[in-house]
Amino acid sequence: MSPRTEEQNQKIKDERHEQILQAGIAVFAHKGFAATKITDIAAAANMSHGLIYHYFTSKEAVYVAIIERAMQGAAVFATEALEKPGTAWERLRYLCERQLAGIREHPEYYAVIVQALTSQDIPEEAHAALQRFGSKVYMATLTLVQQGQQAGQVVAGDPVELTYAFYSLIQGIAISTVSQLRVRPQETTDNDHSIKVDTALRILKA
Amino acid sequence: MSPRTEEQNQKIKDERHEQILQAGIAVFAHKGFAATKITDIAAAANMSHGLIYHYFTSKEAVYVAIIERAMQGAAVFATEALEKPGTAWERLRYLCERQLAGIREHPEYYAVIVQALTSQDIPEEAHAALQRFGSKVYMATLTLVQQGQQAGQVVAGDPVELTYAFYSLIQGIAISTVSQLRVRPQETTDNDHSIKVDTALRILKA
DNA sequence: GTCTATACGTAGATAGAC
DNA sequence: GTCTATCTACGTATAGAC
Repeated sequence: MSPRTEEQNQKIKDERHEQILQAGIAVFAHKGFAATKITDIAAAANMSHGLIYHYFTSKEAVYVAIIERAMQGAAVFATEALEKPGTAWERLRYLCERQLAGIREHPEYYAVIVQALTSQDIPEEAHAALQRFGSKVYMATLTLVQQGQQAGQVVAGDPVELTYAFYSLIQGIAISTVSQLRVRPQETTDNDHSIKVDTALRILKA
Repeated sequence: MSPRTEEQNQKIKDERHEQILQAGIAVFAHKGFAATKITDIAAAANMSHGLIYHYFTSKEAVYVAIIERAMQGAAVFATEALEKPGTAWERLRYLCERQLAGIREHPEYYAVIVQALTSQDIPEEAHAALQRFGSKVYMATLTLVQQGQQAGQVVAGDPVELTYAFYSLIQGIAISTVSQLRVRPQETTDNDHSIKVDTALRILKA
């Protein structure tokens, strides 16, 4: 029985930390912040509820960490799209593709975000992260829309309204996807009616 | 001191019942089902929490009544649009107008619905109402989209995907409106960037 | 019809054993 | 590092007074 080294301990710590976050995402996505119990997360992560308090100071802290990660991921798409080479339309298309793929592949992340957006009762820090990263995505989209209008690729009109509409559509698709997940969790044989990039972009296309 | 008549008592009952529902809508819209305490509703309705149990059997019962009313209201628009005279496009336009107006004028109703859609933790009956009325709206929209396609007014393509996209857009607009309400509750001087009917309909227009 | 006081359950968080 | 036992607080729902 050799004692664990410092590195091994650190590795265990990191693993547990990650386990809690993963379990938290799954549970918060389904139930929302208030309805989620620490014991739910503990059960999903296969550990005692006491152990969670060894890694996080509170339920709030777990939630904030998750919201921050989720929003950071969403903001990355926006930054990438802005910095990419190509026409404004190509970059808008790229952004839309990444967002739709994100919703398809990681609906839980979008679920927690949408939940958080509609709830007054979340921790202040979570709200701050939501605003901070959210405005980043919004501003990036607005810039691309304006550039697209100058290039004649995006329809004319109030760019704020158009950006807002596009942004709303993405959020709405996230909701629909999540609430469908709930009704038919693993339906794979059904025809694929998921929204295509070109359909979503119709709202902006000149 | 004349004793109250049966009618007067009934009137008081109805008033209280309605007070609780109104207070419930306001509170549930902000906090969601789980985070809302009975005492919150009681405070908003200016009555003791005990009295709520005189009119409703439980917190769940209050919630279900609210969800049912909200969804019923949404379904009415869809039914009206279906039965209206005029071309498919005119009726789609009518539906869209009513939905956007509903979001603008009664965001709390849409807030509770969107909250409910994204949460696993709501009462079974509320879930059932959500499904029942929701599919009514969805089916009505699908019918109009198909008729519009036959008339060449709605763009060609998978009608299910298009309906789903339009439906998602409306839900997304509801979320955006609600989460903005939260950030700047009574901002009236700002320019109006709310989404116009024609912008929303771009997603369907041929 | 309405309120206040209370019972009961349970969730968040801590302490101490291993 | 991890678990179990426990404390404390609070929310739902009821009972009984007015």
